[in-house]
Amino acid sequence: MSRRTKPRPAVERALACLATAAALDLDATERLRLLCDRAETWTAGEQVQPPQENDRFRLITSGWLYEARLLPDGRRQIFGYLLPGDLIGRQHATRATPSVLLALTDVEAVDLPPPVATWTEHRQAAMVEGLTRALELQEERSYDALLRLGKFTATERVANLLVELRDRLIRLDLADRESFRAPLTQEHLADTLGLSIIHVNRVLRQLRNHGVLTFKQGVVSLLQPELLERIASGVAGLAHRQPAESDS
Amino acid sequence: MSRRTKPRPAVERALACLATAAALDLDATERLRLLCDRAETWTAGEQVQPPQENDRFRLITSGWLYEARLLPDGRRQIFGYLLPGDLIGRQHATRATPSVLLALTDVEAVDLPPPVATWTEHRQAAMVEGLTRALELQEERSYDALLRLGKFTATERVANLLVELRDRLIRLDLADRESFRAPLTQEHLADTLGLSIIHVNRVLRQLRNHGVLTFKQGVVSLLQPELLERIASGVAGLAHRQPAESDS
DNA sequence: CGCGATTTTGAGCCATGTCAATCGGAGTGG
DNA sequence: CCACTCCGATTGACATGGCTCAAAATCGCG
Repeated sequence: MSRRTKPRPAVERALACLATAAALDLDATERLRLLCDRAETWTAGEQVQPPQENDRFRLITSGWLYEARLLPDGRRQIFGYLLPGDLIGRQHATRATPSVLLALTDVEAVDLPPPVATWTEHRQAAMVEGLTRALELQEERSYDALLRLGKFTATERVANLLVELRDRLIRLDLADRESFRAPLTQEHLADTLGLSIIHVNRVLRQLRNHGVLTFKQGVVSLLQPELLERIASGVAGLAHRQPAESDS
Repeated sequence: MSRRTKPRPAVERALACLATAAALDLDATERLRLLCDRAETWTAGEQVQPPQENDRFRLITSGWLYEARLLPDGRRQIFGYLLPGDLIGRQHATRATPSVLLALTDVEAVDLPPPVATWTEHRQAAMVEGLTRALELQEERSYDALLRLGKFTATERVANLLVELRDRLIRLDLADRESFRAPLTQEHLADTLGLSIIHVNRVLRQLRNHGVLTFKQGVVSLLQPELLERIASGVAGLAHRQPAESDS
């Protein structure tokens, strides 16, 4: 997906994405365009590198990746997913036990020039503010994930993750309220949600049998978005098999 | 604890703590001292406020607090604990669903002056670097927490949290390898680790019966620190009741 | 058409949660 | 110094959500 046609479009998309996340005005966006380097690309399955130089940020312009820690025994914990408009900073490299970034699809990104210091001098306060805001959003998502793992049941976790992804994709114009594409397997969901693959499958079956959603080959369809959203925030459950014939 | 004797000592302690976390050199520490405002205090149980102005950081100089989100039904998820040397920034205030900071003991903090921009002009690169590093450490801890909740068993989670706290306290000279004080109840552990209070109690009993540690009225004693550390990283379990009489 | 990856199902078990008491220590008032 | 009270720690009995093991069934793809 998202074959680059020319170098330009990538930058345009990047800016649009970041502007969405960070609420940049047109002026700031224009200045940022001038600062953008060439785009880099990775193919699905590859490990995506953090920016070479300190103090640079890599802005994702297309594709999906996930951030995870790989355990010695082969298991992995997925911390979250990065979509267009998200930033990769040096924090992904300087940790004691660094996490790994893996491309789920082909991925394209551009490097933003050494930011805060330089930009401040240039009075580009709006951009600093915008970037900061985007990074804060990313940090907030890890708190959402902690709440999900700490307090939610399996069904709520699945619903919560799918709703989070849907909402982020909607902001990027890559989804509507009832459906979206996600290059994820049930194993990815399991490794994200602290569940076994098999149990993820059971949960999806239940949701399907209750007519709440379907998840087939990367296409998620929310048949009852309203109900799913309430499940996702922990205020509703699945009625005990009223609707359909049986759960099996 | 930690009654302030005069305003000065708080600042001195603050700097020592931050220097520990951020590896500041003496010169940077000296400059930072000049920038410090008066200390503020909160009493145990109070809610600690983020810094009033944007772009300021509040540096904790003594006491414990925790960061949590409170759910409408009265439950709470504790995201982590803040100790001397940790920073409270505006990210704690600007979130869509902000988390709450609650003092577990009396707490003292100082405000650092508007940082990055100002300091950069003043060529205080070391301090910017130090602060950035300290914030990265705090972010890394939330990834550790995600791994803990996503992949560890109840026993491993308890061990992991206690070892994390011990190691942080050691760096502050508030603990040694075998014991430390923590103003926590079993309910705090439960709300941090995504477990029920009752199960936390069971786990602590097991660890006690196996002679690994004791946890009484806020005093944690690690009787077998080496074993606990291995449990904490998920590479060892508790032998099935070899040592003592019984688990009950 | 066959192969590897993914999804699906079933059976059985164990970790962890819930409910319901009891117990213990610290502070408080008499 | 004792009776009360409250909060936290403990315990037991029991229910269940989620895991493991094992095996089909399906799907994408060469």
